[in-house]
Amino acid sequence: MNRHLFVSKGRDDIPRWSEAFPGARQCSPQQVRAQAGAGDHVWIMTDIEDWPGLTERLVQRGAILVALSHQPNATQAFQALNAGARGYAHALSAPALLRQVALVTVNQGLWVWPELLRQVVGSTYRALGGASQANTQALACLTARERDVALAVAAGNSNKEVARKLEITERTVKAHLGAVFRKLRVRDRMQLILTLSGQEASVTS
Amino acid sequence: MNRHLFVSKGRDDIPRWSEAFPGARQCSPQQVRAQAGAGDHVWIMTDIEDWPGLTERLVQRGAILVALSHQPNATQAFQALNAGARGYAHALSAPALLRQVALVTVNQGLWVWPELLRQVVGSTYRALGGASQANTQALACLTARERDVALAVAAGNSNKEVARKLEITERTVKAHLGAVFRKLRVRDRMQLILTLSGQEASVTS
DNA sequence: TTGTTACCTGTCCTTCGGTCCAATACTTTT
DNA sequence: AAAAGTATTGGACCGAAGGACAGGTAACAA
Repeated sequence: MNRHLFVSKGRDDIPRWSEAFPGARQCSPQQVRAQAGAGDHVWIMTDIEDWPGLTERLVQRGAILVALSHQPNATQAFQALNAGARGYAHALSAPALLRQVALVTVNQGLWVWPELLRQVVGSTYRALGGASQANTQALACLTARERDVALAVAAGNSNKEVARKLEITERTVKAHLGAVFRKLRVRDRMQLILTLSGQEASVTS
Repeated sequence: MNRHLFVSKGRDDIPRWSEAFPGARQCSPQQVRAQAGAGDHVWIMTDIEDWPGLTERLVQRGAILVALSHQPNATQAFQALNAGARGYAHALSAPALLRQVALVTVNQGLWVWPELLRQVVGSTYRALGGASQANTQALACLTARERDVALAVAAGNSNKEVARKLEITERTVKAHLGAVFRKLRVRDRMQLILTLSGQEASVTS
């Protein structure tokens, strides 16, 4: 594969794109939706109808997505990354830069428009202060080991994963977990996570 | 320049590093502080005294920093990126992977340990308030019916209960749920509930 | 010593969860 | 009219989850 597909409405930016990648083709959203597959490099403009959705879909198919914007901004950058895009750059980037972006993204890297990168990472780091005020109330009546298991399970791990992490048998995880269920009076891991996150399970039966 | 310098306390991981980069040298924090300059590729272990500070300083000098950890986690990843590192990977990554990281970072790309990438991007997106709540963002790409099922499941209901509530077959619940998993790129209902409640699954394997 | 508790493991079994292979019908888009 | 998306169901399959039952060690208190 390894084709380069440019998804845009108009065709104004095509020259520098095709200069960057001689074999590149311009496509409509419908065309990429139909054609793009694993290994393809898809460059998508953010002025396209539902570009995050399309991005997400193509990423699922194994394509490498790079979002391009005429006015790069932080929110859109994260929308792109959140949708699975591996790059976010200015639409009028120089061919050399585009090739650099391709090189990075094809190697599992992320490429974010430099001016945005610094700004975004900085503000985010500050914003992410305290988050883990887990329910100490519920955890109080558990033994140390049960707490370990409960927290690991509540983080979304499977029994097998918990077992690996705590270096015990999957069977032991089940044993502890059973005790946790009894003590906290929940019926399964779903209820456990709801309890520990302070929410309430709304189960009718 | 373009030297490769590894900063670590011990020397246990040196073999695979020097296998990845034949000319690589292992340094103490004091040595890199004195020697490293523009264009150098510096790989720093996160068990080093004040590694964020050292990272920051070397980045200012124009070096390319990659942080390496034995237990990659989101907070540390942020610390690294915030300090100006361009990469964050597992300390025991295979030589081929290390070379890939080098290729990406030298081209202005970011390289984040894959398991963490989604987590980091997701939490960042929310922290920025790009979408006030993660769940609305996630639910947007679902159909009405899929939303019904996803919410019922996230409330802690079993498939059977959801089926009763929505007056459909358990089989249909599974079908919708499968679609939800695909679209939200989660592997099971545990991850789903974590996603919808705005938390992040910290699953390592 | 005995009793209790935490912790760890095993086997057997049932149910649940998730995915694969379909299929039918309805609506919307092209 | 043709194509695509959505909603619904079926069956088969397999692994995960959880309970029942039955052990084992180690620490600590009565």
